Amino acid sequence: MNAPVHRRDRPRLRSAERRHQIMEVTARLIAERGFWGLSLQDVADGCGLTVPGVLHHVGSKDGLLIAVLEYRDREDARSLRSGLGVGREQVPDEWSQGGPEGVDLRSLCTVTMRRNAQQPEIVRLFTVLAAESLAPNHPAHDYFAGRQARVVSSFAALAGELTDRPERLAAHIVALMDGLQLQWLRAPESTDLVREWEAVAATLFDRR
Amino acid sequence: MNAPVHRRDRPRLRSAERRHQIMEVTARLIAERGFWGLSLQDVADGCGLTVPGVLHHVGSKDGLLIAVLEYRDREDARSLRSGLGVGREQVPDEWSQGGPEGVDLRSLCTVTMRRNAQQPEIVRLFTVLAAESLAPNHPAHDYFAGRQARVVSSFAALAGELTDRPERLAAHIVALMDGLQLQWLRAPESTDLVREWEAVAATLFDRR
DNA sequence: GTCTATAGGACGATAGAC
DNA sequence: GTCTATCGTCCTATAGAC
Repeated sequence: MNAPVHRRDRPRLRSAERRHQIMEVTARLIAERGFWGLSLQDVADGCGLTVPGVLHHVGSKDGLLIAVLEYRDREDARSLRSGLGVGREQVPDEWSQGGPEGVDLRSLCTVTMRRNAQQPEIVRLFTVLAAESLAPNHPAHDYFAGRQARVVSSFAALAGELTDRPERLAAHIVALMDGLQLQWLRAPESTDLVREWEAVAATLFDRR
Repeated sequence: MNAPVHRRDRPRLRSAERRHQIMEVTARLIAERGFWGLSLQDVADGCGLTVPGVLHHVGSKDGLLIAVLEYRDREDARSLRSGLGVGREQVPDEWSQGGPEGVDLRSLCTVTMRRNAQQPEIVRLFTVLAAESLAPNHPAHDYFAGRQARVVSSFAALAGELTDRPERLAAHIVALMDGLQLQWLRAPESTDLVREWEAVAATLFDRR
């Protein structure tokens, strides 16, 4: 009479897929409202789950944030690897560290900006979190401090031949990229991110 | 037996002073947690009031935010006027608009950065809100869109003689200032905001 | 793996006394 | 101008059934 007891042959969504979905939904919501403004209820609704359903996968709200950041880092590393040229095997494992031999700084930046121009939601996620996480008690504070240091030092490693103060040039480049992205996010219609970057890169790289 | 009925000869704080206090406390709290993370309870505690006490002065949480922004604009206009030189009467009424005759862009920026270097809390307030307010439904969204446009166009007005694309140079300068400030806020100990600005200004202004 | 139920607060805002 | 009291809503998190 009743439905069979073992009605559920398999999970409605495989666990990895569900995590994937939660990360995507959360990234979009944090980009819109920041982490302080994020609610687990909204995440759950966006996934067709209840709040405890979400918490089952990520443990806590803080856990959700760091899961999203790690997820994004993996995605970005993957997409940058392919962006620097399919089949090119000398490409660094990660954007933010190690082995950048054979890649010059200017084209690395250009590739990065080109990719970012096509994913405004992701750029906004990081822009909002970078500002919010200035607070020492923000759950992503250490993450962004470390990220900033890694990016600058890997840029500096590539800037060695261009100037006698590579880490300074690196910091200026990162500052410029961040600032341009902020302007672009505020007025996407009237701002061409890649064009602006290339314009400013010309004056920044040509004479040192 | 009881305390006299008309115990309160005058308000414990004059209304203008109380507003002033609320603005200062709120500015500090928003810099720490953003607007979405701000709670009226914290504002009230910081002022020695209750929540309805705060709401009496500002009406609503949104009203509090715009009151703070207007308050800060007034303060900034005042401090910049004095920063550009006491007794100098040709100085523009506001940083962000009109009559900039007699002031050159580079020194205007340098004065601004010098002042900002001495008020990290204020810089952080605007940095956090600028990112948060990218969301179209954020109560300060229009304010920051307008502010950005005003600053860029007033910079562009001063950049006319330096380049054939003044509004582009202006946007790049603003981007650079924003980005440098973000880095400085993240690592105030190891970053000299004014020095970094001057270093980059040299390469940005010298050849066009 | 997902649910219901619920604990236990914090939130913004209003009404009305003083 | 500031309070107490209160409303209704939202929040994160846990316990336990299925």
